[in-house]
Amino acid sequence: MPTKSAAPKPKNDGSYWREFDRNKPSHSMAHYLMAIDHLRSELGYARSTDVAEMLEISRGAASMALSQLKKRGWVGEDPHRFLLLTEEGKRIATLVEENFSILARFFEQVLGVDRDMAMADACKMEHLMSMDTGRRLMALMRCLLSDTALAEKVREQMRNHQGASL
Amino acid sequence: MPTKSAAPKPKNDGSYWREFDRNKPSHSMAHYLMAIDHLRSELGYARSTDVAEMLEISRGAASMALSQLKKRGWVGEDPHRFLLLTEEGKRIATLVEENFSILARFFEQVLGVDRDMAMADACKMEHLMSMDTGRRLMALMRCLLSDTALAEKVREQMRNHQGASL
DNA sequence: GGCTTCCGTTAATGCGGCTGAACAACACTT
DNA sequence: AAGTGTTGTTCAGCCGCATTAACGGAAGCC
Repeated sequence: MPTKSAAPKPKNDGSYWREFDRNKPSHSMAHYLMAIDHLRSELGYARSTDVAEMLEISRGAASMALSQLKKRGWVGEDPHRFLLLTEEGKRIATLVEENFSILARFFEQVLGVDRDMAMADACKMEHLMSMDTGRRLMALMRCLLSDTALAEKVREQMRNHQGASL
Repeated sequence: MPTKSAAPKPKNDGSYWREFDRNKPSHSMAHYLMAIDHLRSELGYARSTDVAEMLEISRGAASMALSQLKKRGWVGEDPHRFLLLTEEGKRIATLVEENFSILARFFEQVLGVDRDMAMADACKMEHLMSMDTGRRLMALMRCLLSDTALAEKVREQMRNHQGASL
């Protein structure tokens, strides 16, 4: 039976696996911010209840989460006491929205993933992809979706590859 | 001031944003399974303490998490009471490991992301990418990393794109 | 044998994120 | 003015995932 003294220590394999938890913003936080963004551009205002309804959570949960977001300086209130994104909040919301858009389009249009799955996968990963990675993925897509012979060749090769591997 | 009767309902925007929480396995669960997998192939066995040490968490946390994994039928014990992955557990661990490998290589070798960031991003997303998306991404990489003139052209175009967008 | 070390589990606690229920404040209707 | 409905907040509770502390058992050493 192995004891501490006998066993070779495999220590420190990756150890950034915990960065997942420390990720700012969290998945739910990101969606609160995006909800406010959407509501303000669609309705012209955003209240706690509207956010709760859009995200399909209870008003209590929205109230508590939003007070956290205010503490962090990502959300404020306008003179009419409607919810408002701060500069920082807007920056985060925009980044996550762009990440979602890039990922969803990449999965669907480049990889040929079913639309629903593409959206679901993108939604799960949107807040986790770093800005740099997102930018570079954008560049690859501009390349692969362009109307050039090169891009068309890649897309054709992809279709063959997929036919073979599925 | 808007009330419920006056406000147009924006309801049901996406609503699969919650799939994130329901994701099986969770990020930490996936890493428990992979730790057992690595330990068994490196040391020949895996105990609760080894897992805790590898993941740099307390023994208590490992103990409780592993009992959950046993309840779910993903982890068992061999005759010597060492930890063992069940068929299902092995399947999940392998899938997540493959997803990590694919994502990390895609970010680093195709997108040209810095190695550390590529690993960190991949580690955060590994358990969230569906198998289908992973397979297709694999196919794209086989295409883009192949030793053909076509692949070389894409890589060159990527380098130009990145130079312009950074 | 007895002592120490290591192993695994349990208990109390904390944080994030949700629910449901209760409640005060306010608005709208009549 | 009285009654109804909406809003926002707070509270108790649950779950996931971690912590530290304490404890019982087994392995190894003298």
